[in-house]
Amino acid sequence: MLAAARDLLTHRGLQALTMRALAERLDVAPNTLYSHVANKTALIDDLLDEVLAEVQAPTPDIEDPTVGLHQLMASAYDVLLVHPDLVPVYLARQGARGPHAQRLGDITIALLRRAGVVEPAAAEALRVLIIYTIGSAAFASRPPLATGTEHRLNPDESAANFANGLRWLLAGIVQDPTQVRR
Amino acid sequence: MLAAARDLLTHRGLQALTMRALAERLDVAPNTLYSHVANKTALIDDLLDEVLAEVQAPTPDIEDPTVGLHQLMASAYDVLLVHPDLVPVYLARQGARGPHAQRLGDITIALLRRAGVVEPAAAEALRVLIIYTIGSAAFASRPPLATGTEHRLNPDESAANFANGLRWLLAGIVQDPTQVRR
DNA sequence: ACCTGAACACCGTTCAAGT
DNA sequence: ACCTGAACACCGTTCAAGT
Repeated sequence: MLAAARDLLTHRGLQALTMRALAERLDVAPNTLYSHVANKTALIDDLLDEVLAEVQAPTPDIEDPTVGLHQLMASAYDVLLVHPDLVPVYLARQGARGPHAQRLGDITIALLRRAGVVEPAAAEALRVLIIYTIGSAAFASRPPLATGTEHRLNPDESAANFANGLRWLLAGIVQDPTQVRR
Repeated sequence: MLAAARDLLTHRGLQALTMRALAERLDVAPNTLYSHVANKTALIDDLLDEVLAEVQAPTPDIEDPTVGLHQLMASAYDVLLVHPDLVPVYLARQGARGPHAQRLGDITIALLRRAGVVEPAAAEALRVLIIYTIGSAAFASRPPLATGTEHRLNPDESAANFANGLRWLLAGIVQDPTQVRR
């Protein structure tokens, strides 16, 4: 069912991901879905976390933890853009909450600690990094409706802009003078 | 009509802002609205820009431009949270595009220049700041559906987290060694 | 446990027509 | 220019019932 939902999303977009269309794809009556999932929101939440399974985590003992943080966020950015339609939904739902999201959070905290960022700053930095990464992906995905002559960035420009901001952000986090250094 | 839409949004939320409800509030048939606006998306876009009118810009000759940037983004954050439901829509629409959004962008670029950030980095920094500010507001607004035992931040914690990240980001932007300094 | 027909209470939008 | 009745083509979800 989740696979079918993902398939529908990939090939026909978020607006085509309706309970009725999903039921049709599974050769089942629309209301049958409610025997397997509480409602559409719960289905979407499952989908959000599942997508994050593909994020590549750096090896935990990477030499430079700041580089590791950059790689991790960059991989998350790439994975988010595999389903561009879903990105604004991450924002609306304020991230994912499943096991995959949990795992990425743990890795990030560990890397931050190695970079000299200790609690409570690490939790704050994690939240900031998540917000920035999902937000960047939202701005990189194509808009729901093109209106007028927008000067939009192409995917490469968006990715470069994301990397630049990430560099700024990580520099600010790691170099914060109020921070205890290792 | 825009005022009625805003009223509906404030008192009954985004999901209650339907063309039919708006028509009823204006004592008019639903299809009458289409004599005044192309479709619902166009109406929402007008609404997004109108909200930004209330963002407080610092005086252009503020002593420390970094402080001015912080104040400007903090005011935008506050204004965005006046209509929490609308914030994910800003992300989905990738910001606003009207005259008010334009004005805030111009002011930001001017402050960045005074802080020693010149083109093309200024345009990149502007985009990063917009993404971070709207993203933070999206994470601060209450979720569409509460699921399970979330450990959410309260509004004050969210605002503090936003300010912290903004500080990190501005520090990274202004102190970037690849940047030409004034 | 899993599935169904039928219905409820909605949506955004279009069309032809009226003033 | 502004408004309307009526309809079209959909939604998510619930209910009672069937296997």
